[in-house]
Amino acid sequence: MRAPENIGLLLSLASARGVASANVALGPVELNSRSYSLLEQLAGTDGVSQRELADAIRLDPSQIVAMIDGLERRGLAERRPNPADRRQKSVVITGPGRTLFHRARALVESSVDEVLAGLDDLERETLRGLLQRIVRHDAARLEHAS
Amino acid sequence: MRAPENIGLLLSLASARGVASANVALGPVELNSRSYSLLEQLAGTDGVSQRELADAIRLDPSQIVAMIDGLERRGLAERRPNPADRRQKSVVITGPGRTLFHRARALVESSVDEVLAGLDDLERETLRGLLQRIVRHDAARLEHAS
DNA sequence: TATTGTTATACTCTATAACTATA
DNA sequence: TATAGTTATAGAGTATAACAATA
Repeated sequence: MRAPENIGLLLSLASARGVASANVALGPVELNSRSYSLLEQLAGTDGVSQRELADAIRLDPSQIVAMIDGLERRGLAERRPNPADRRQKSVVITGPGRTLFHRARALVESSVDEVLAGLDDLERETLRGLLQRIVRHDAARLEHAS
Repeated sequence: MRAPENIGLLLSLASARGVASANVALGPVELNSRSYSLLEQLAGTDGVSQRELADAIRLDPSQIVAMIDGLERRGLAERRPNPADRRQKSVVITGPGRTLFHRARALVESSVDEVLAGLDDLERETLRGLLQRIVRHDAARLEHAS
């Protein structure tokens, strides 16, 4: 059977392939594509609220709780009180967390390389740009809705 | 927060957005993005085995069973014996199934239109082409593995 | 009154193994 | 011995609602 025309199905299939490949690649560091994305967010800031993390990777705040619990149990991240707003907790990546993240990033990069094996660098950038615009457009829509 | 660079995460987010939007749009015809894709496959052939359907939309054969059960219960598709190989069943779309499919397709098309609102026609074709190459490349990989 | 983090719960998805009938 | 369809089941992922502390 040929590749489908249905762009929604194509997105699902490509995404599922990416997630599955990343999950396999991340086995050695005991992360999956989701906890990797979370760690990546943490590595990019010095202290974020769980609400911000939830928005960034589009996950329910209640699911973030369990994921941070997992990272904290492994010493990869920490919850710190936020004096400016005592409702919030500032989640920060630890030294070991950062070390693991760098290892994980290399694993993910080679998994992405497998998934996108048929595309050259320019095409990868084009794909990234188009997807970013879809995601940004969606973020704006949600913003507008609230 | 900016749109992520991580192309795997971008694929997940865009795909999730597409699925969610399609599921809402398909509410009136009581389908979801998956059963729609299945019906679309059926509409494109006159009789397919469940195994072929499973390969086409990359779902486990055991999950296809339940989905065909659902379509059959609603009179949208039928299982017919395949005299050439009595292990197989030939799944065919019915008249009412085809009618519903056309209605569903219009709903999905406008949902895709919302998700891709930021992209012009040429960009949509580019995106489709890139995704097809990822999916095709993956299919070839699986073929080779077996 | 609204928001952050939390807990609990139920529901959908997904993966896996085992079984039958056919090949 | 292998394949198509089926059933059952367990696990992961997801969505939702309610609650305490704080704004």
